[in-house]
Amino acid sequence: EESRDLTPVPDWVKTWQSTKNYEKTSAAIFVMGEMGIALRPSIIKQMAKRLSLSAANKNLDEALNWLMSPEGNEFPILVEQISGVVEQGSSSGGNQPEVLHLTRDGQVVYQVLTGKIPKENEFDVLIRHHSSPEHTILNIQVGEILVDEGYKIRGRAQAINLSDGETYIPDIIALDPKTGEVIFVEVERDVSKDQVSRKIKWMKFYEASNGNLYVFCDNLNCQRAIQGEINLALSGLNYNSFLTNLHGLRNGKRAGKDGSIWFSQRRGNEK
DNA sequence: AACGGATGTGTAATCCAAGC
DNA sequence: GCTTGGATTACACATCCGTT
Repeated sequence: EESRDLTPVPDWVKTWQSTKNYEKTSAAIFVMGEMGIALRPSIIKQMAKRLSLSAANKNLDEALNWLMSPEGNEFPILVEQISGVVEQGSSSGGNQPEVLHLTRDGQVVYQVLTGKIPKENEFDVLIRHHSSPEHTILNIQVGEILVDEGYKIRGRAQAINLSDGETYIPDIIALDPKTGEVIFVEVERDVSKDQVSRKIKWMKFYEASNGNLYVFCDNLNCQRAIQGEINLALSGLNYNSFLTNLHGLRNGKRAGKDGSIWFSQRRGNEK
């Protein structure tokens, strides 16, 4: 026909574009393709922003539901839930958010509509580097908070070479907007009983971060336990630790006068 | 000091009903 | 008809307050 683009527009797409729900359903495709975001609540927020609607708008939820199971057999499934999340509840409170990504058809449609290659789904990328789906979800949520706070994400799960030839892999490398310094952030969900490996972990983190340890936990329990671990592992060394937890940060709650997201700040004596 | 309810709060998904 | 807020269900955490 008369298609100018390299990729022809399938007939069902034209049908889709003529339907009422196209505006909202396509917004989900655009947002997911552009940003690679995976968590359902985050996708809803971005859709609402894009369409200038309230994030509480139920039609946004319905749009995602439709994409995941479209009515009528003429439409392919464009979005699917990623399986593998075994825990129902989140250790930072509430339920685990659904994790979604574009299907093959969803990726093709994004390319047809925008002419661009969709960004790879953040969960699909990060799960390769993390121990569990739950830890991956927490990493994504922590990243979103850091970005909201003005931090610039510089890397995720990138290996840092240490002096002894070993490597250390911090979960997130970010640029602090206030100080202009690059910080290493460790994302923690639970505390292992293996004291020896934990001590080695914090020693390596200490060296890799030049003694500035940022740890983002799921809840207060974890935060306190990690504080204990670090203090034990690094006793006698000069280090600064900055700890916080996701559950505590809900509803915009911040620490002290400086409004920092880091609830627990402990500075070693500097000379 | 350690455990265990009870109470209160928070997040997420779903459904219903009232507004616009 | 489209949008939005409230209620419900389901899970989880924090704090308080007893008992063991």
